Amino acid sequence: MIQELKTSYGHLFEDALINEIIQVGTYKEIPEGHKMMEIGDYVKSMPLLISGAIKIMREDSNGDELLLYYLEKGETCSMTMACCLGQQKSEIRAIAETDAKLIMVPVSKMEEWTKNYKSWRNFVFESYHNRINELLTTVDSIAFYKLDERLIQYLKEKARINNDHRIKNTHQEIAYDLHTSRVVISRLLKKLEQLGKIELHRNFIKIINL
Amino acid sequence: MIQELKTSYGHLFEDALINEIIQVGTYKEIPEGHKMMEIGDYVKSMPLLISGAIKIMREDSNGDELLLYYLEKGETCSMTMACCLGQQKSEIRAIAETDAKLIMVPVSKMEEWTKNYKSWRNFVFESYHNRINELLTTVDSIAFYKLDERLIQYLKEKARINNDHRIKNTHQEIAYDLHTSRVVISRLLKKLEQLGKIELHRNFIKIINL
DNA sequence: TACTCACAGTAACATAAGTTACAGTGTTTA
DNA sequence: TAAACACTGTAACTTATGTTACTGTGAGTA
Repeated sequence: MIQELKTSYGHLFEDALINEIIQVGTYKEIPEGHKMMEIGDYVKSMPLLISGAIKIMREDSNGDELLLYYLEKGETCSMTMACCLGQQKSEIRAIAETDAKLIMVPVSKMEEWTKNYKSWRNFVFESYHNRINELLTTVDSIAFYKLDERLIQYLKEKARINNDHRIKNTHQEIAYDLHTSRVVISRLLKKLEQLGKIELHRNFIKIINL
Repeated sequence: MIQELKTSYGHLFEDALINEIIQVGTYKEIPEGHKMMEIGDYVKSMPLLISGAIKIMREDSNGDELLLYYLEKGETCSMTMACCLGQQKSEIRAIAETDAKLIMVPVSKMEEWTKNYKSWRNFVFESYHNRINELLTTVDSIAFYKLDERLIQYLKEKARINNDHRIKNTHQEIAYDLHTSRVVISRLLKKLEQLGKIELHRNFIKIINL
């Protein structure tokens, strides 16, 4: 854990802070697909992601879903932070997109570190900033782009996150993430295949040239 | 200025911090419609809103616009904060929705205050948290609701912000905010009128029962 | 007054996306 | 092996939204 923490966060945090994290943090390994947080949960610790990716989803009152963004190595969940501090319920759902390793830090330390460590303050602010920018990108995507373009963005991002040009998902799963229906996704995917950009197979999609 | 600062922020900030703000802050009055920040601007001071409302807009590369949310009394612009700290360009546009009064605080103080004042830390975190929640609401709105419902939400919010049941905007202006076309807005407004929810007039809309 | 202009109403049509229904084909399970 | 199931393809239709074009009307202005 110590080595991995230093690899992912050593360039961000002072040594003293790294040591504190080692003292109070808990190392965790999460399997792909595991639901790490549900809407309405109260949260008492904050994740520092060491490897893998976490998928952050929004859901409305009818159960309709939408993918917001992914968290990656060296990042944390600002919303968790906000929830911790404000004692509020989570507004989002978090699911491990890949196997993931992370360190959980108890909320109780946050106030103290924010006061004492400049590098922690920077990290927290940068984290908020990044999350806001991700949300703006999500807004752009749904407000300004049509579904075919969003689908292309989605496939590219998914390939990047999983480091694999095969997208191992069904059309139905993609439809959930983009908040549309399976038939619509099949239709658009077929168009992309006809354009030579992808190859369709059962349970996976091979990216050729997006 | 001192009295207004205390009225709006006295319950949030320690006296010592209030005094510091008075030392370094600049009082400003902004007329309705004034563009306070443009996409791409660099920002060197942070606004603390004392009265009025600020409209925050997003714009994509084609010049298409979308209203994100409003800032009100007691709030600040987290994105400005993030920009200040990270020396980054603004991702959004800010326009005074009503006449507004605010205090501008130079960025240079922020790091110091975050270190020294617990109330400032809380304010900053709460501010980020609120902004993220506003953005989630915006995402919900465009992802999960149809235009007629979004229009109703928009009219209600506008009436609340301006404290006026007459919405003094043209259909074209509303269309810009919701990122659609004038014809579509006219059509939907006419339907709402036929349902007895609003009254349409030249250059304003009277809300009856939304 | 006559002209111009901004604003709103509306029809007619185009397109993107959602919906329903059903067929075909691999995969898993009884 | 036969049945059940999951996944994909596709047609046909509906609906929401976008687009174009034209009209009428009130407000301001030459």
